[in-house]
Amino acid sequence: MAGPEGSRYYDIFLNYSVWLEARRESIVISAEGLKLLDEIRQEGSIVTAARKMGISYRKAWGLLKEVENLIGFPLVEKHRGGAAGGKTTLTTEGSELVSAYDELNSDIDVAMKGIAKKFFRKINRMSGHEK
Amino acid sequence: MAGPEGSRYYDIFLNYSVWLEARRESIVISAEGLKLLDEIRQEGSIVTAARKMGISYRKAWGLLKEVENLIGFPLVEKHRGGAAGGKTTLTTEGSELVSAYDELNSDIDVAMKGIAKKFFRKINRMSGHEK
DNA sequence: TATCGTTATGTATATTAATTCCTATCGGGA
DNA sequence: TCCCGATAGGAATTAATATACATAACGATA
Repeated sequence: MAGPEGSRYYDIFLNYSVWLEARRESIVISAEGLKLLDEIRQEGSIVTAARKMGISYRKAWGLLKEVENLIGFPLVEKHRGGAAGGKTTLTTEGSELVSAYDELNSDIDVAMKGIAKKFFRKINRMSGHEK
Repeated sequence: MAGPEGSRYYDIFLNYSVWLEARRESIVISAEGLKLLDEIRQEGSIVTAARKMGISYRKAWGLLKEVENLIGFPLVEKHRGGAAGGKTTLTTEGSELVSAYDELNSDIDVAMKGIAKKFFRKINRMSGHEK
């Protein structure tokens, strides 16, 4: 994220993360979890999604379990067996959540463009750093 | 962050974090590091700042060292000795960076208000969740 | 019904991060 | 000159995470 010209300082740029939280500091779905759901939606498989994210299957599986415990409704539908060995798909709700999250991110991206530009304008003008 | 009415689903809300990054995945200053600088600015002491953040002095000190290694200019000025034992203040640049970060956060907060509202409007309308 | 690849889990190992513990240095003020 | 409390930083311990490994259940299909 973060564009060129004025929205960075040398090679430094702003990055961000958004997640779902409950109460104080109790994460319901981390950005990583949401990313995982997104990959599962695309791949239809936990194994492949984990591979694509560079995490172990065990971790992905644990993440899903945690998510299922915390969110109030089912997000994935897991199937074992079959020719392909099995598959995992998102429920309608899961799919809608991920879509909403995707759009959320693109909305933030847009907003961040301007905000980051303002931020780096300041940074670039910081005392003695006109170089 | 995230207001009431329409910008949350039951007790679930959106939270976010912004940090400075270089290249891909190489964090220059984490949100935690920026928070630490902020506290140091207010407290004038690493010890107190760490205490307020609920982290060990050792960790805070390590964070600062890391920051100093990665950012291209000094952000803090540390003094040992003296009646009070010592103190740590932000340099002009450090102070400006923290101010810029503070304003960045409040800008994002404002932007997030609307974006989160849109997000939760969708979530609340998700199939079968009108309950 | 034998196969194959995925989901499902426990356990053990490895890796990484953070806390705890020490010991030293510093320097203004009593 | 000595003291106090903060900075400085190495080293060991503990905690938290992740990976590796191993084994089982599954079930559509050839």
